[in-house]
Amino acid sequence: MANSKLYKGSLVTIILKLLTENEKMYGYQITQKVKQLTNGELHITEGALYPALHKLEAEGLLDIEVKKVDNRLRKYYKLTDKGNKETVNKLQELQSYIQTMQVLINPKMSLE
Amino acid sequence: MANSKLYKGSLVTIILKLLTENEKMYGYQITQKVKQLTNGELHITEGALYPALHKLEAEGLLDIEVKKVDNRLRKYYKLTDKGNKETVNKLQELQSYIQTMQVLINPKMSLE
DNA sequence: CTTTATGCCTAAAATTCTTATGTATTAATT
DNA sequence: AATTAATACATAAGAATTTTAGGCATAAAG
Repeated sequence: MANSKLYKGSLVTIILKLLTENEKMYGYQITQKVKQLTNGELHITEGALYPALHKLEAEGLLDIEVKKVDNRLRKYYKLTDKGNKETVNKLQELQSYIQTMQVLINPKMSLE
Repeated sequence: MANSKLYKGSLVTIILKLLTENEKMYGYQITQKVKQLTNGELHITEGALYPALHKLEAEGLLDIEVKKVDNRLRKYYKLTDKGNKETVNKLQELQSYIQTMQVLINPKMSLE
């Protein structure tokens, strides 16, 4: 997941946001979508992704729908109502995080 | 450290950046400075801070200078040459992280 | 005189991610 | 034809970072 430790903690935000845009996605598709959107810069590893999806499902933020395509299983995930609400929170937290970091990194800005 | 998991992984960046601005700082001072700069939003816990400082020192990014003020010990930390170089890297990584996240969070932007 | 602030520290547990596998099918390459 | 790459899921050991929860000590404030 890039070589920067900053991405720690952002996986859930990424997953939730992608699902607001794509209605339903399966794990492998998420990894490909992220790679594509970031021009290969960000690589979501499956060892991180699948446990995260399972946890989000257990928490009731995601629902599952299993399909068989070309004789291969696909587990589609979609946001629940609760998931939609939590997505709003996560995106606000991201905005807040970015703002806070910019104050810390560029403290002069806040004095002008 | 706020209630957002996004701050995970940013502690080192914060420490290094503060030290480029303040020349030398001690642990407790760092916690207070961060609180002040973020209007209380970000609270660096000592359990996270001190081990991080010790690690940065062990890696040769920080140097120590111990002083006794009002009969209390203060361990001042300052950036080494290596520390200055690493700070540049960390700040670039932060910029890159923010950009990448904005693409993921607002993919429409990248198509216009 | 007891709490709050200053100032350092560590250690167990939780969290999140990496690394390394494992299974299985289909498509592409040699 | 046989092997590798791509698709698709999964888990488990270990590493790294942080939280939580303490501990020690001095100075100031209530």
